[in-house]
Amino acid sequence: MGHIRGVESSFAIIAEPNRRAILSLLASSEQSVGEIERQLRMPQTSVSKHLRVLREAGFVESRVEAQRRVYRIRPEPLMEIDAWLAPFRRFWEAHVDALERHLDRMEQAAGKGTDEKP
Amino acid sequence: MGHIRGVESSFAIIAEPNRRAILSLLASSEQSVGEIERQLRMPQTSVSKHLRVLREAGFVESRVEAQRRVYRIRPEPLMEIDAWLAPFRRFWEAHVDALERHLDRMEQAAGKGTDEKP
DNA sequence: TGGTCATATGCCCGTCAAGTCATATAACGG
DNA sequence: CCGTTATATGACTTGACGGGCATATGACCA
Repeated sequence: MGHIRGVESSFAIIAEPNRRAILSLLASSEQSVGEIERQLRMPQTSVSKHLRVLREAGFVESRVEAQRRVYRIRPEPLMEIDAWLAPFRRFWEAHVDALERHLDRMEQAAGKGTDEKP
Repeated sequence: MGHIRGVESSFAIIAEPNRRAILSLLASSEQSVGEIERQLRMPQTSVSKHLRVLREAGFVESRVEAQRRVYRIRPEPLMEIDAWLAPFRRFWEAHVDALERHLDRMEQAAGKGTDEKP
């Protein structure tokens, strides 16, 4: 069915690993396109395209500094995601160390499915 | 480039709106497939497939109750996402009401792009 | 002004995931 | 046993998105 043009949910935006990498970079400090390009070792056109998506979704904004464009985080969409998570927090928020155990198991867990067998 | 089969990140999993809807349903209480089907008004095969994806990604687990399968939340993947958000929290966590203002603006903001014009 | 640096854009193509429909599996009630 | 209910699976189609490449735009400098 037809849908609103380009208005992807914030969740779809951060589904892309390279975009998450860019956001994580910008989390520490603002960066120009070239700096991102070098630190993440990805082609410039790719960086620019992802930045465009991020910008149109409100995750980042840019400041023009001479020939460079310096990008920085805008918090709103991330806040939305944070807000969506709220109803689920009651599921952990007691036993805190469960995450660590989980992350440990993920290390080599490229393996099989999860539940009971059909 | 070749990638590990089916090991989508937790972010990719919740990028799907129907899957988020299912998770939100399960956040309040566990539900059978049929109950999800009816409440979300989506075809059963679709529900089952999404549940499979969610199960293999560790978001849910199922309990067999007669002919029904009752699904419930597993917190770990959501905790991962919550953890990923941590470095960004410093961007809001002071002015709390910014989210509300943002969400308000989104109401009719099916509109244009964001930043400066080329 | 011409050249180079920095960034953005347009096009094409392969991939992959979601929807649909049909069907399989399996447990229940009679 | 049979039919019905509940859920899962498979095949197929379609559309969207990301990568790559070429190229456009625009600011700096000599």
